[in-house]
Amino acid sequence: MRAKTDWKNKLKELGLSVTSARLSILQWLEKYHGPFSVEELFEKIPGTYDKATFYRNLNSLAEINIIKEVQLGEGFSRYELNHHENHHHHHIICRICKKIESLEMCFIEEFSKTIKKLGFVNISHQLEFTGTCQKCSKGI
Amino acid sequence: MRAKTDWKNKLKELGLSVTSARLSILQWLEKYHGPFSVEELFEKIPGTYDKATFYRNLNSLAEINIIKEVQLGEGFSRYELNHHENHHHHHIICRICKKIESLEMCFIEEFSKTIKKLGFVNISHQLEFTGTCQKCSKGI
DNA sequence: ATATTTTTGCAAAGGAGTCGCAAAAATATG
DNA sequence: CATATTTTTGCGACTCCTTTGCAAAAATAT
Repeated sequence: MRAKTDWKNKLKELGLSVTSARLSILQWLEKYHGPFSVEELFEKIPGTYDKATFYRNLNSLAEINIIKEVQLGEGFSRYELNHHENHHHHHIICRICKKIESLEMCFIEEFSKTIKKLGFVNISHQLEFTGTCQKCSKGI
Repeated sequence: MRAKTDWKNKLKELGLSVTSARLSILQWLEKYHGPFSVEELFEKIPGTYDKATFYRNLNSLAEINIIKEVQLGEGFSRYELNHHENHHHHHIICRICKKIESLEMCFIEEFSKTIKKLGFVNISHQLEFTGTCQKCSKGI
């Protein structure tokens, strides 16, 4: 967890060119605990001079699943490192102050306990799936 | 289900003025099965001439919980009638063709069965909560 | 070392959604 | 029902987040 990942090789493995902008993003995300808005990341991550490029890099990294886009209904996307199986989690955002907390588990019933412990009330959830439908999976 | 709801009274009860634009939206949504994009609704619902007003009405109706905003990561919001307890459901969208299906149930384990029956593969889900945090609920 | 592919920076544009304001419609009041 | 007050409408302009086109620069392949 504290050990630094070899992002350089990870990028190569996954077929993306290694650039300092991408390494900066990944190293920064490894240090801090998200999810973060693009605004926040752009401001804080050194070595990124252009926002269009920044967006392009976030998209590329999300495409190869190295980072994860998180949408909390705020009108913009957030990103965080994609901690796979071992660290699958969700979030809860306060509808008033917008404070975000991570929920380090994945089943609904257990969620409600954890959320109550956190002191949240009046909880609603949005659970949506993405998949490849029958027709589309045949076409590939 | 087929019976027409008395939207006029519903709006009054909930403290919103009764306007023909709002009635049109509600009557139309009662007839068709969503969730629909604003674009789609604006085009198809008669008696709505201005998009800004249309957005304002969708927001007002969503605020009083008579309709429900649904976000499927498409970059825009969808809306549908809010069928409460008795008809709580979620959706699955194909990441390729964007076809949307409704899932008429609410627990994750049961979901996976239903989704597989629908023929979707490579399923991922986004489950996010909204609530009022401790600090904010005290402040009210 | 050179050719090819990918990424960058810049400026401009796109799309979804919002805002201010005066006119119009709806609701409340006498 | 007539008038006063509140809410909604229509219009245009605008904001915010994100994407695109293009030529220069950097990275990778040969």
